[in-house]
Amino acid sequence: MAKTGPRLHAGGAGQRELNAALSGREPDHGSLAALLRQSGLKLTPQRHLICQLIENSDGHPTAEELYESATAVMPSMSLKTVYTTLNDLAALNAIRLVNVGTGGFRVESNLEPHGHLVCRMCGTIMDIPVNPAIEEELAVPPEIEFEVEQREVTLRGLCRSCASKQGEGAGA
Amino acid sequence: MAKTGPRLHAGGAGQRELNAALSGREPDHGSLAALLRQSGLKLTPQRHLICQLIENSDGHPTAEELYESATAVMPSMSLKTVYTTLNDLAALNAIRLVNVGTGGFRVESNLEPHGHLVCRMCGTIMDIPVNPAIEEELAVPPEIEFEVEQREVTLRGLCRSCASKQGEGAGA
DNA sequence: CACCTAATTTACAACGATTGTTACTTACTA
DNA sequence: TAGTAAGTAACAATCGTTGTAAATTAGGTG
Repeated sequence: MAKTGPRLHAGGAGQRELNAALSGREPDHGSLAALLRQSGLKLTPQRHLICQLIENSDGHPTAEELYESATAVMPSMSLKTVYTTLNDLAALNAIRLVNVGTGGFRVESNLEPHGHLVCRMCGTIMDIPVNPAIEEELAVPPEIEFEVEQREVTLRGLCRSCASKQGEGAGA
Repeated sequence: MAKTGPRLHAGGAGQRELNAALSGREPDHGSLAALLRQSGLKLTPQRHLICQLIENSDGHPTAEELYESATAVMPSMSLKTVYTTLNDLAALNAIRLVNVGTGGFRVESNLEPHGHLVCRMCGTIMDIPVNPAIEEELAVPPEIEFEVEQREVTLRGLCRSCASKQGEGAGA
């Protein structure tokens, strides 16, 4: 699942490739890139690309997945930069980094309250709606004195394709 | 939090120390140790000790914590054995290994349905009751076709002592 | 537009948590 | 009591992530 090959790129040649890949470079307001800049961080091509990849990703990419997509466009991108940018975005509350126990966190760009379906075979995450009434029910017994900041609902099991794969496997 | 020092014990001298530490060695039925044996696995002194440590632990120990407790009594214990035993127990559904995103999983010996409070500073886990009615509400939209095996409710935030520590820190 | 400076990126090493490997040891059985 | 399959210990390796330090660059300034 994780590529561990050599990461030896000649440094310093990222700008050109990026411009070729990105038509316009103005950070639309409300975008992750715009958020980065507004918060005083420099909007480097690397960060801009990572923000775009997150916004265009359908699901919940891992750092490694983003890194692979990024290097396709900007071969000089380093994995460390991906991590740093993700942590920066998370610190700004622009994304969340969720750890669903599948090894490595995943980027969560949907900040609306919702739950997660996690496939224990392929690690895929899907968002599911959670009845707001439930959220309220999830209260802490008063004697515990715990400051709740975040509520998580996670359902684990098998996604459709993994369930069918497993069915086949058992049959054969 | 994790001890990384040398782990160079002379091997093969575990039996004696164990007998000194454990008064009786009959695995009470229903205990983790009994479960292990019933399932055809050998009940070694190492496994027996780990089972006891789990049963006597108040909370949700990490593998590392169990290892430290174990070596206090049986210095030859290896961390690998702790991991192996935990995985064996989990495979038997005698315990659950929960990953709450604090780095490393924790042992969960309470198999009744319940939720978790996780302190983001110290990593402490506390069990909380979850209204069974809520569990039922946590349904998957029918179009998704997902086989749910497990439901998790996790509330994250600060435990009392970390909240007060943080309050002091901000004030000073 | 050239320059300055602090922020950022990069390569690489290191870390924590966990697992693979292999030779030695031991629990159970005949 | 011996035989054998299973388990253990030591150690290296893996995965995901972060620390370090040197080189590069974004964005403001004259």
